[in-house]
Amino acid sequence: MGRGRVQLKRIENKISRQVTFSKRRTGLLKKAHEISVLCDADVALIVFSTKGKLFEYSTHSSMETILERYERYSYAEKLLTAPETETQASWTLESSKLKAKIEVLEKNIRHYVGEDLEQLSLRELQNVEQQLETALKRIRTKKEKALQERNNSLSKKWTIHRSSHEGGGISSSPSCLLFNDAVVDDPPY
Amino acid sequence: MGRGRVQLKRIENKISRQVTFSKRRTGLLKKAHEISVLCDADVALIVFSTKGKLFEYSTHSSMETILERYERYSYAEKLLTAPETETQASWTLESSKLKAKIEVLEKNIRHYVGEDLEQLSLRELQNVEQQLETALKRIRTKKEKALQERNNSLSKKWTIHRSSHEGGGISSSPSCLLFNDAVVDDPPY
DNA sequence: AACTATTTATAAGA
DNA sequence: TTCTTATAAATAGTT
Repeated sequence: MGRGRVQLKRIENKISRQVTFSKRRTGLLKKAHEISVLCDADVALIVFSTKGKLFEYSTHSSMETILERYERYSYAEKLLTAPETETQASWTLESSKLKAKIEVLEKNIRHYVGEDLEQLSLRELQNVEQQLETALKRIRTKKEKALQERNNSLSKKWTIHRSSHEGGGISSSPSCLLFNDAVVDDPPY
Repeated sequence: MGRGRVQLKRIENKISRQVTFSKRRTGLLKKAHEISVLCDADVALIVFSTKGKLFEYSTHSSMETILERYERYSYAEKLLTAPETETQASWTLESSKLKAKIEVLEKNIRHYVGEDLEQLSLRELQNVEQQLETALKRIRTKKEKALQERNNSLSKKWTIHRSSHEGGGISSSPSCLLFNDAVVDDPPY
């Protein structure tokens, strides 16, 4: 797009190479911005000149965000195409792996507390439901046992206390102190 | 560069947005390649479509190389003053933090599915119980809605089918096809 | 996926 | 670098 056609090869003249670089760089950054706005895409563009000067463009979601996303994405792809690459686990790779895992775990937790349900299919909903039912049963069993234990120890205490005051009389069951539920002050979760 | 001028704002029509994305993406990648060859520049271009699909271009010196170079460049000040060991230490630290987070998340998940309950106090048990009850309610609401939608579409289908066979008679409600639970083939969880 | 009227980018020159 | 301008290239709207 100019007064002459251009061969796709390195421009040997240093001056015109610089001039062309300056012009095309501007155009490239502009187009990167345009596609990101027009098409709602996430774009990251990094350009190093021959001399090593950096020029960059990135969508509003910041360069770091996009690069992390890229790492995550390409890690997933590598796993699919070449499981062996795991041996060259660089720190970047390991970091991406850990972050990806965290993402999955957090998503699961959201499902277990009944959030983000829109993305689940009917079948998945049913499975989560079943899992929660099982969990609830176990929790309740455990809770009852814990309550029993607490009541027992309270009962013992009460008995000892009465005994020391009344000198060894027959101790009646302290049913007035028994309860099967408790007030919660502050949640640990 | 087309039959009409274009406003620099998100294209609302989904179809034309996709078409424009496809066209401009091609152009952008081409220009990225051209500047890298013509001007001997190092270029890395990352594009995520709205749907999250990745497109990328990088000079022969590979994406990872350029991204590393970028990281080095943009954190040049830190890296110049920080000895290598310190860098490694910070990575180790970050890794530890991520791993610690994963541990916590995994523990939480075990609790939500009713495992490892021994370590929980009575109060914690009660909190988990309450959370699970809430989650279960939400899940069931969502599930009922999903079932309703499915039954509605089935009912519609059935009605149309019957009509075409019986020549426009009054179609009764196909209650025999309605159900409020479904068989699960294979669990995604 | 092709076509084509236009707009846009840019090579060369100043 | 910046501007100008002729021309190549990209692409918006259409088929």
